[in-house]
Amino acid sequence: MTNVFDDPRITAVGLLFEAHAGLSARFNAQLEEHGLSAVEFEVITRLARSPGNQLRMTDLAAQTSLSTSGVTRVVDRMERDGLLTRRACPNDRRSSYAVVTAAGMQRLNETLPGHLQMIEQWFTGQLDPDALVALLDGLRRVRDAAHPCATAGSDDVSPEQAAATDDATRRR
Amino acid sequence: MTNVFDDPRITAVGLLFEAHAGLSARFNAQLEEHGLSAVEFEVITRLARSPGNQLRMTDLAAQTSLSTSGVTRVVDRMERDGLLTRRACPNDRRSSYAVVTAAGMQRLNETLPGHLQMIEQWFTGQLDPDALVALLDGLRRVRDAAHPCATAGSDDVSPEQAAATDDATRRR
DNA sequence: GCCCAACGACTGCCTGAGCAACTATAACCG
DNA sequence: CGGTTATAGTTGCTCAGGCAGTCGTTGGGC
Repeated sequence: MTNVFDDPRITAVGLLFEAHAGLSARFNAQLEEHGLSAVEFEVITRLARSPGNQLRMTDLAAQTSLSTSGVTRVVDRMERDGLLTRRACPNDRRSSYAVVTAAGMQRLNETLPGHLQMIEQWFTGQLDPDALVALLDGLRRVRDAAHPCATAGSDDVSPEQAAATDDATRRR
Repeated sequence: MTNVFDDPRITAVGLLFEAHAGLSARFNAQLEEHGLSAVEFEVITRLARSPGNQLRMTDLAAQTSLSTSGVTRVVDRMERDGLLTRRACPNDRRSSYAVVTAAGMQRLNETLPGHLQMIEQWFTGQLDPDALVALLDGLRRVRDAAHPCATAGSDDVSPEQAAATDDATRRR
């Protein structure tokens, strides 16, 4: 074959991407059982782990893989479904918070255990502890190198986080 | 914080997903310079590595993250852009092949070196050989566990190919 | 040979998401 | 203060992609 495509580098990304795709599929299936999409799950998770179970729309966008307009629409849907509410920001009348409702918290609590179980079943449980650590170390390196300013207009990935070594390569 | 979200399992997926997102973003940027989207690149790559630089639409769908209707549409676009052609399948008049044109091959050849460089720069080159091997071993395990029947109807990954080295483990 | 089930490709319809334009507010600066 | 600039959120437009339905083709059972 003399194939350029057997290059080990190609294989490497192939592995990473396929692993990601596989896990995504598994997770999506489980999340769907609870009526959540992956994005919705990410949104509600980010909110729930934030003080007051709330975040300003922009900050939410910065923490997720979404643009601000994307966030507007997810929050629209989730508000319609009763999982979230918007709340005006007292000191800045431009901003508004997305807040998790009681129903939202309940939904999350119903979903999380199963989700953790999935992670263990398909990911962390597949490796013995040493191998897992090695894997995670490697991933961390790669993440730290490639991660920032990821998908959309997330120029800074959230101030307080101060993403290590943000290499500020503004493309485009 | 006593946060459920600091669970190591959450962190683990976080790493994997962020690494994937980061690399995707980098790759997309480079591909875009050559007028290709990620899907288009995957399509043209899969075709180019197949005998005769062609695949039947269904097989192409099975090898990519796309449904058959998705493939129809990508191929539409790429045919319009002169990168691909459709060719009737002689022995089965239902099927048709997608074939890479000369222009398509040229585009691919222009794109590949830079792509490999990106992989090296942001992924494989970030780790010393041992760590890389460990990472890939771990990924392979996870991939083999979670990967299959990923997004759409990829039951078997194409009979005749029996994929070199790469994915010897088909399941389901 | 004939009929019916399975299959390959394509199309209509719908959803999700990004970009760019817009509005309202805030901050800055003279 | 008054004007300019930046920022937060929303909305119009567009496009990619999935699902389900369609049409032509094939192959199997009889």
